[in-house]
Amino acid sequence: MQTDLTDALSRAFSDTLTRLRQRLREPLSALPVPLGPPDVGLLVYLATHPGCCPQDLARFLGRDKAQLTRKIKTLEGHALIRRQTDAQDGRRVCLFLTPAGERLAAQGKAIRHQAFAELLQGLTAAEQQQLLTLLEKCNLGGSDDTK
Amino acid sequence: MQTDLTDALSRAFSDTLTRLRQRLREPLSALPVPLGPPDVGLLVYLATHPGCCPQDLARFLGRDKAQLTRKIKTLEGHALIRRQTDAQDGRRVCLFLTPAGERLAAQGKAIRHQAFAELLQGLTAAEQQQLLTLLEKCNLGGSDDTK
DNA sequence: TGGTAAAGTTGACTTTGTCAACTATATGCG
DNA sequence: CGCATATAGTTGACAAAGTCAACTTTACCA
Repeated sequence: MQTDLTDALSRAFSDTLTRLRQRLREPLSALPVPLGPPDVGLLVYLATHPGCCPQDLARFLGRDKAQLTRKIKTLEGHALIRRQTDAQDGRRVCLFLTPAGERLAAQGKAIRHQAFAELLQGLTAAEQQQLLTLLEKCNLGGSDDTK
Repeated sequence: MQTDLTDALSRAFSDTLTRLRQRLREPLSALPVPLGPPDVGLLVYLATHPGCCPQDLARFLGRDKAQLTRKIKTLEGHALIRRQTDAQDGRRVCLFLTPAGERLAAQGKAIRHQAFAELLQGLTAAEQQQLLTLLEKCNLGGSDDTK
């Protein structure tokens, strides 16, 4: 049983993520309102999609809606997010960043950017682009959301 | 604030991992002894490095030694791992797979292999190799373990 | 108008990670 | 030798995320 491509890839993925998480943790927790890595994704998405609903977030971020409810509640508690029931559809909630939320979203984004920059420092710009392309190509095929 | 490389990479990574986790979860939990994804790494490493100590595992897998203690205890409880104090160094523990452990390691490895195969189905063999190369190149530079 | 579907919420739970304190053994040095 | 210090492993307490099912409210449609 020698190391094959799958083993190596599995290890490489997990290494990369561990390193990424490490680089993210500290600066994120030093923020005015401490954020987890997933919070950043949420805020950044909200920054570019104001008025979107939790459902959109769940789809985009690939996370459980139950969990989003809680995250949103927390962030709302920190006055980073504003909720507003949709006028057309009483079930739907529209989410917006508050000014503080926008500020934090920008900071979180910057931190994430920095973390990736450090992670990718061994790669040329072309290679970074290539990595992205390959990953995205992975993510296209055979999703379970065919049902 | 438009989508830049970092945003895209961040999303691509998280998507890939979500998909990987999904593909891993079910088959792993259907095993005679349900395993988590990290358990597979542990068992597979043990299969190729019999007699290694938790420390080695912690280094290789990049995980907390406290957590390894617990995982090992669980796996030992399922009779997948055998522990044996090192004769030369009374602090060190040598770990071995039991026959059942070897069987499960092989099954886990196969499941992981399958999951990756599905994940990478959109990529040619050359691209898969390329992806691995890029990831490993990422993981070389600037570790914190310089201290 | 009644049934079905969708959005969101809540609760209970599992898994994984993090960190600090602690035990036991080893090793080196005065 | 005997103490200081380091290292391997263990334990406890906790935090962060993910998972799943039940439930409420609102919408839609036949």
